[in-house]
Amino acid sequence: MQIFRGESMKAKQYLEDILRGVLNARSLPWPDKAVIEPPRERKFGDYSANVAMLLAGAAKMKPRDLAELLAADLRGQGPDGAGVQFAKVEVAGPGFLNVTFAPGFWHGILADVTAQGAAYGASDTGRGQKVQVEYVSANPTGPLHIGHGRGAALGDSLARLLRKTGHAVSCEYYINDAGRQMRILGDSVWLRLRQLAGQDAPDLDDFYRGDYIKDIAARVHLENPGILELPEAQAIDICFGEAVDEILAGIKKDLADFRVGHDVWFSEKSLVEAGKIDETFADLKSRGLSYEAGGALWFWSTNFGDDMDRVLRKSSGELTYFASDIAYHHDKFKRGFDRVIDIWGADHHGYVARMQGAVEALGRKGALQVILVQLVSLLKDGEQVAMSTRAGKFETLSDVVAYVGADAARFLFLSRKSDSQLEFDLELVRKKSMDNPVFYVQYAHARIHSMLRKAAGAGIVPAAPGAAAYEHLAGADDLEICRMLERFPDVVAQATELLAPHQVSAYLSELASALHRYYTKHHVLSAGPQVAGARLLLLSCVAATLAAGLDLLGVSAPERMDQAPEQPADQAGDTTSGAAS
RNA sequence: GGGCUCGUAGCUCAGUGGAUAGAGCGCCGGACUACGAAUCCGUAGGUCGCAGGUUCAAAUCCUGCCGGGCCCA
Repeated sequence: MQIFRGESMKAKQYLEDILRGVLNARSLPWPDKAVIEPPRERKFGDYSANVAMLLAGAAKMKPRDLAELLAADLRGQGPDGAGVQFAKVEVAGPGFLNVTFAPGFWHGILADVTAQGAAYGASDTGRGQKVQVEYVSANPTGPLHIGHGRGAALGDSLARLLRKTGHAVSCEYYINDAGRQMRILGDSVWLRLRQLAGQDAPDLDDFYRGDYIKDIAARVHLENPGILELPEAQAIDICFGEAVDEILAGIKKDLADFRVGHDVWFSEKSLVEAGKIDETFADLKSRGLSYEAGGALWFWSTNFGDDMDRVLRKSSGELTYFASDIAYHHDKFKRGFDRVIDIWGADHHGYVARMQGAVEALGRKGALQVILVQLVSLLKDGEQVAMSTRAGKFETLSDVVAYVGADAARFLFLSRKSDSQLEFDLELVRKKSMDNPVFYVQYAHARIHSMLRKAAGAGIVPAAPGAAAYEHLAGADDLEICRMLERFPDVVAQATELLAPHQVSAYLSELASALHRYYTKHHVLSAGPQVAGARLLLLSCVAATLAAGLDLLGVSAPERMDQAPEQPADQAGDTTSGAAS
C-alpha cells in the first residue's frame, strides 16, 4: 500500500504546501490574509482556500478566473501526480478553491490516533518555553466562591493545553497575606473570640462575618486558653496566623476536590520579608522610572501609557498593592519565565494596563498576558444568590461542586468565553442534568467502551489500521468521522494560541454528536466480523480523541456511566443551603 | 465625567474578514423485538442593539450613538 500522508502531516499544512508551490510557479506571493479551513458546509468539500480572491488584484484577473487557473494547477498535481490525494478541486462562490481529498488521505488519521492514543493532539510548538500561569490567588480571608471556581477551571485547563503543546508550565497561587485585608481578618477573629468569651465587644463595620470566622475563633480559644490575658497585639497575631493557616488549608482542599493543583504557593509576606520590594524599588530608581514627591514614592507610569503616575509607597510609609505586585512580577521574570499569564477577576480590569506598563518598565514588554474572568451570576430557582465574603453570604465552590459535581461545573465554565458573563443556575444544572453537555460527551465515550466490552465478549476486537480495515470505512459517515478526528490537533493548537479552552469543549460536543449519529445509523456488532472490526477501529479512535480532549478540560472520561439519575426530588441532596445566610 | 467590556433565535451561548449566521435548551411532530433512548431524525423560530465608514466580501475591523455590567475619579 502506498503511503499518502506522513504520520504528522496535517491536511491543512499539506494543502498549504502544495498551494504555495502552485502560486510560486506563477510568481504570485502568499497573501498574509490567506486562510485554509474546512468550509462551513460539507458540500463545499474538505478544505477551502481564499487565495484567489486575495490575489485577483495583483494578478489583474477576476477572482473566479484566477481560481479556475489555480484549480487546474492543483488538479495537475492530482492522483496522477506525485501521489497527491485530491479527489476533487472546484471553484465556487466569489472565488473559493474547494478541495476534496481522496478517502485514503483521511484513513491515515486512524493510524495516527491509534499510535498516539492519549497523546493525540500533542505538539512541540511551545519548544519548551517556560510559562507561568497564575490563577485563583484569592485572598485567604474566606472560602473560595463560585467565581474563583471559574478562574480555577480556566487556569488549570490553560496549563493542560500549554503542556500539551510543548510548553514548560508552572502553576502558581499568590497568597496576599500582607496588608490591610489581613489585618481585618486578624481583628475579626479576635473580635469573635472575645464575644464568644462573653466580653462586650461591638461589631465593627468592615469585619468578616461568616460563620467560619466564629469556628476559627472558637478553636483558637480552645487551643490558647490564656489568649485573653495576652497583650492585644500578640493575641491578634495568633488569631491572624491561625486564621490564614486554616483558611488556606480549606482553599487547598476545595481546589483539590475540583481537581486543580498549583505547583507553587507564593506568599506576599515572604516577598516583603526577603527585601524583594526594596530591590525592585532600587531597580526602578536606577532606570529613572520612579521619583519622590510629597513624601511618597511614585512610579512614572505615564511613560507606559497610563493616564497618571501611581504611588508605590505612601507618605505614611505604607506600601501599595501595586508596589508588591510589581515586585512579585519582577521576581517571576527573575525566576526565568519567558511568559507569564495572569488570570484575574474582571473587577481588576482597570489594573491591566498599569501592570503591563510595569512589566514593560522591567524590560519585559509583552511578556505578561492577563485574562479577565467575568463574574459568575449564581442563580437558584431562577433568583440571584448574593455573594459577599464580608457579609458571610456566599455560595462556596465546595458547596457547588458537591451539588452538581466537578465534571459538570468544569465543563460549564469551560464552554463559555472567559470574558462574557456567565449564568450558573444550580437548579437548572441539577434538574437538567440529563441534558447537560458534559454527560452528552461523557456518554459518547462510555458508549464506545460499552460496545468494545460487548464486542470482546463476542470475540471481536478493533482491526489494526491498514488497507484491509479501510476498505470497510469508505462510506460518507466513516469519512466524516475521520475528518473530525483530523481537526483535533488544530483545535488544540488554536485553543492554546487564543487561550480559549471553550473551543475544545465545543469541538468535543461536535465529535460526540457525530458519534451518536453514527451509532444510530450504523450497527456495528451485527455487521459481520470484518466490518465490525473496522468500525471498532474507527470508534476506538473517537474514544481516544474524546478522552484526550476531556483531559484538557480536566473532566473525567468514564468507561461506563452510572445509572441514569431519577428526576431528583425537589429537596433531594440540597447541600447548598447550609452556607448561605 | 473618564476608561474597560459585552449587546447574535423565546432562554443560555458559539462564530480566528468569507459562501444561505450556528448549537444546546424550550415548543411541535416522529424513531428501539439488535451494540446503553443519558440517543437519533424532522418542523418552526434572526433588521447579528442602531447609524455611518473601510473592503471584492463585515456579526467580525474603524467612528458615533443607545443599552447592560464593571473599574476609576
